[in-house]
This record gives sequence, C-alpha cells and structure tokens, in this order.
Amino acid sequence: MLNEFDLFKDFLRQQNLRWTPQRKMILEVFLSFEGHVEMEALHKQILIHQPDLGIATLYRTLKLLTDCGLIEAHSFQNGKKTYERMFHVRHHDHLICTRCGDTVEFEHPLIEKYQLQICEQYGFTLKHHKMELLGICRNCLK
Amino acid sequence: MLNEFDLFKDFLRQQNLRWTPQRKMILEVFLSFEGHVEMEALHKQILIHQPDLGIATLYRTLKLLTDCGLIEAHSFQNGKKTYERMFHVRHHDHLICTRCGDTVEFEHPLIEKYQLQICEQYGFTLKHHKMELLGICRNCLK
DNA sequence: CATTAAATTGATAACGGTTATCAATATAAA
DNA sequence: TTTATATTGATAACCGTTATCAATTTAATG
Repeated sequence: MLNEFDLFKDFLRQQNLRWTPQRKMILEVFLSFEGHVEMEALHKQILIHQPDLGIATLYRTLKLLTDCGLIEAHSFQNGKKTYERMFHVRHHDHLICTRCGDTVEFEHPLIEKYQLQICEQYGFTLKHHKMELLGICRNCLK
Repeated sequence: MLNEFDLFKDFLRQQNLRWTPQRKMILEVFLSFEGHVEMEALHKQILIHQPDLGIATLYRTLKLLTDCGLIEAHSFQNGKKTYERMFHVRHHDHLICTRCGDTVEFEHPLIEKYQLQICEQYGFTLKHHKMELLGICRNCLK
C-alpha cells in the first residue's frame, strides 16, 4: 500500500531531488500532527528531533510536500499559513472563526450531493471543491 | 433607503469616532470597485484623488469598514489581503473551470440551509461563506 | 572506494505587507 | 472661540516568509 514516504521519495526522484534525513524527519513529525498544523507548533516539535534544523529547510520542505500534493497550505486572517495533510484523509470543509482564526473541519453529504447536481446542470465535471464558512465562534462571542 | 455612507457615519458616531474627508473618499473609491479589491489597486486609485494620503490611513479605514460590516477581508496564499464589499450585494458561489478559467456564478438555497445547520451545530455565528467548485467545463472536455 | 557534479543545508540578510508610534493637525461639542 | 480628543501622514518597527551563499551531503560514475 502506497504511503506518504514512498510518494514523497518518488516525487523527489522524478524531479532529480534528493531524499535526505531532514526531509524524512520533517514528514514524520508533520504526520504526527492532526488537522491544521501551524508553523510555530511544527517548528517547535521539529527542534526536539533536530535542534539545529534551519527554519529555511522547514519552509522549503513544506513547499515540496505541497508541490507533490501531500499537504495543502491555507492562509488565514492573521497572515500565518497553516498546513494540512491531504493524503489518506477524507475530504472535508472548513468552518473558520474570522476573529480568532480557530477552525473546525466538517463534511455534509447532502451539500456534496447538491454540488454534483449544480455541476451537471452547468456541464461541469467536478474535480474538487473548497467551501469555507466564515463566522464568529462561541468563545469570541462572549 | 440606508446606504453605505450613512451606515458608516452612524457606526463612527456610535464609537465616538469622526467623519473625515479621507474616510469619505476611501469609501467612495472602494465602492467604485467590484468583486475582490486588492490593496495595491485600491491604493493606486486613491492616490489619484488625494496624492498625499498616507498608506496607514488607508489600512486604518479599511479596518473600520471591516469592523462595521461593510466590507470583508480575505487572506490568500501570497500573503496579501483582499477586501470585498458586503452590503447591498447578493451572495453567490462560483463554479470554476480549472482548464480555461471560465467561471459561472450560482446559488443554491438548500446548500445555504445546511450551512446554517452546521454552524449552529458548532456554535458559530455565520457571517459569510465561500464555496468554489473546481472542475472542467463542457467546452474543455471536447 | 574515490571522484565529481549537483543538490541540500543552515545561517542570516532581505523582502514586503501590515501595524505601531508620534508630533502636528483637524474635528466637534460646549 | 476654546478645548479635549480623534485623525492624519511619515516613517520605523514588526514578523512570517523567502533569497542568498558558502560549506556540506548526496548519489551516480569510473
């Protein structure tokens, strides 16, 4: 069964790039997270495994992982990016608090069904979709 | 009929803030745009009306307009924000062809209904949503 | 194993959009 | 007017991210 590491290795080979201990470690640590991963938290955890890993290497590797489709980058209000695992993960949509940036993942089968109907109606073949519900979360309303 | 200027004025008064020529002008210019407005384009247009307007004033005014609900800020991958008019505009979603870039606007009342249900479920107050269906259009499939 | 070309790394400077600071000025109420 | 206070414009600071570069590592080849 294909896993993230093989997929990443294959991608690197195809591009004449190299499989390095740093890249392996970064992917490992990334996969130990769930949901949306913030740079700060990821970096902190990575320094535990390799205290001298440069921040640039981390950014570069996240870009590679994005390029090969294993992860996806999101931008929210605060100017920071978050990264999300995209492989062996069921599709879901996002509920985002525009005040504190907190996010909740959800999915709704009926919404997916109506999306397909709309695509048929306009002659589109649906490949992917992105739905973000922007609002204020319970905590921020207090 | 309530318009953007009155709404902004009222908001300012409520907060003990002041109605100034700069704020009026910025709102005027903003409203002359359609869809997502990029900072750069807005600033450029504003300098035509008042060449010495400070960039800080522009950012501050956009924040006020956001606070009073007239516009909404979005963040995308490139780190830049865009601003979108939120008043007297009918909401719609997008169907986007990833091959030719063609877009179709649509709306679906049932999807909107389920979105509200989801928000209630997680304790969010829905302000806005963004749904993009990405696919291949009829023409590009031929 | 040794050689070699090229990719990678870590340190750090640079970048760029946005925000904070502050003195001068404008606003609006009394 | 007067007066308190909000606003403005200039600019420095901020901060997440990216570019640069010399030293090092990788992996293919002899």
